[in-house]
Parts: sequence; C-alpha cells; structure tokens
Amino acid sequence: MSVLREDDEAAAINTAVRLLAMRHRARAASLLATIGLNIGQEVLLFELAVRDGRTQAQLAVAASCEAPTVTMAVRKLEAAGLISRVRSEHDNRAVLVSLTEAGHELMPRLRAIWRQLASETAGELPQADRKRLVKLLRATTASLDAADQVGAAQLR
Amino acid sequence: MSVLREDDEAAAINTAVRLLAMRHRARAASLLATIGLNIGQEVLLFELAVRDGRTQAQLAVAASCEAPTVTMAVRKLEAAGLISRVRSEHDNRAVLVSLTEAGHELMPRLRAIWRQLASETAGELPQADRKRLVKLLRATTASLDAADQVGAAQLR
DNA sequence: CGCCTTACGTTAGCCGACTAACGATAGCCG
DNA sequence: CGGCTATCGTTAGTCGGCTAACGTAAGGCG
Repeated sequence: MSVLREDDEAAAINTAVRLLAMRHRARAASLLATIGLNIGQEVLLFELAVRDGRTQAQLAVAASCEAPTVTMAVRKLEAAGLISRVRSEHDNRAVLVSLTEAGHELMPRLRAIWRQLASETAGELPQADRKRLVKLLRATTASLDAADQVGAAQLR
Repeated sequence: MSVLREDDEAAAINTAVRLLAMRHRARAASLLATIGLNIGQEVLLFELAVRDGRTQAQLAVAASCEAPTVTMAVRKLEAAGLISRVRSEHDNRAVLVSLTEAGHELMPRLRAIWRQLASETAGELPQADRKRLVKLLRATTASLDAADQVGAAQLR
C-alpha cells in the first residue's frame, strides 16, 4: 500500500472517521440510556437474539471485542436481569449465555432505538448513498484489519 | 427524519460505524505509540501546529472534546516537553498553549503517521471513492449533530 | 498415564472520554 | 461601585475498552 502524499487528505480522512466515531457513540449511549442500557451491552443482546446459549468467548469474537470486556458487560446484563449464565455441561470452563424473558421482551425497543440511530446517522441520505456508505465503511475496516495484521507480524 | 424501516439496514449501518471506529482508533493508538504519543494528544498537536498560543477552551472546541479531556492531554504533553503553558496576560483564568521546539520537531513524524493511517484506512480505494467516503462521513456526522441537538432540546 | 499446551473466564490496572461540581476570575449591568 | 452571571480550568468520579497475568479445565501426545 502506498502512503498518501497529501497531509490534507490524510487529515480529512482521519478526522472525519474520528468525529463520526465520537458522535455515533455518544448518540448511541444517549439513546440506549432511555431503556436502561449502557453502550456495549446492545451488541451482546443483538448477538444473543440471533443465537442463544453461546459462550462468552464466542460472544467476544462475534462482538469484535476482548474477553474482559465481555466479562464486565455480561455481569451487568445479568444484574439487570436481561441474560442468564449457566456453566456448560460439556466444558466446565465455559459459560453459556442466554436471553431471559425480560431480555427477549426488551429486544423490540432495542431494535427501535437501533433504527432510530441509523436514521439519525444516514436517514437523510438517498438510499443509494446509504448502501455506498456501508460498503465504504466495511472496505476501510477490512483494510485496517489487514494493515494491523501486517503491523503485528512485524513485531515477531 | 423518518425512521428506517429495516432492522437489517439499521444494524448494517450501526455496526459498520462501530467497527470502523474501533479499528481506526486502535490502529491510530498503535502507530502513535511508536513516537511516544497517546491517542487524543495528536489532535491537540495538529491544532497547535495550525495556530499556536490558543487557550485550552479554544482547543477543546477545535478538537471537539470537553475541557477535562484537554486538561489531562495538555498536562501529559507538557510533561513530555512537547508543549508549554503560560497564563494569559489579559485573562488570568486562561492558559495559552504553544508547541515547544521539541513539539515542532515532532510534527513531521506525526504527519507521516497520519498519512500512514489514512493510507491503511482508505489507500486501497480509488481516489473518487476516497472523496465520496469523506463526504459521506461528514454528512453523517452533521446529521447526528443535528439529531443530538433536537434530542437535547427535548429535555428542556 | 502424565505432562504440556491450549482455551475459558476473571482479576487488576491502565487510558481516554464523559458529567458534575468547584474555585477563581471577568465582565456586565443595575 | 457592587453584585450577578458567565467563563476558564481543575478535580472527582464513572464508564467502556484494552493488555497482562492468573487459576482452572480440556485435550493432545509422548
């Protein structure tokens, strides 16, 4: 990959990403607070809604975060009564996480908030631009992943 | 603004933003560490390189963050010898922040890292897509800003 | 069988960002 | 002039994310 030659374009890209990241996260936190959730917890709930009874390690992969982050989020979700944790019968190390009844009942409101947030983010854009946006976001994320792997490999 | 009707599209948008935010921040932190900087500090250095001798309050606005965040970042940059802080002559409350010699000397390496990060983010994209990306990022950020102001106003 | 490696989850500790609350100063205005 | 309000910067405390290190359990393999 060639390095961009222009400082201006680099700054434009980096600051645009940073600002969107901050605003999107802040707005998500604000909306999630209305149903008593902290940011970060919603990802796990969505994952569990897709497939219940997964281990925390599987959730960490699915949510693209680290194990300790899942530990804390899961603990608070359990305290809130939204999920349950049971030791796996086949692997005494693993914990299987599932939505409780209350967790399931919260999902419609959570989905509404997620639609609201997406609308506030990209609702003004024509539908073609929304598709382009998602495509570009995914392409850049993948590109950063690749660069990070190279960077990590160089340390070995 | 109308709420998106599709859960899938909402999830696609929100998770794409979240993942790019995480990867971009993580990669930035990793690259900045190579010149002894922590993430968040680079924004202030870039701002000071544009215009020196600004107050912390002005820097907070320019960097789109809050005053306490600037307090901490500035303290560490001063400890690292990259900036200096002097009380304003005209306003005894305000502190004027400037790059030191060492700070100025660090800028070329910082700019190189910023170009590198931008390249890893969007370097694979054709130039037209890079422009589109920045445009879409800015549009979504502005859209979230507007939504947040409405949301905040409703609390009054 | 017993060891060694790998995997799971937790703990401890760090960092950046935020809000709330505070002291100190400036500046407006009656 | 004197007081009220707004502003500047700091402190205290919270939260989510990370890494490093740990105990425990599983599993491969000599």
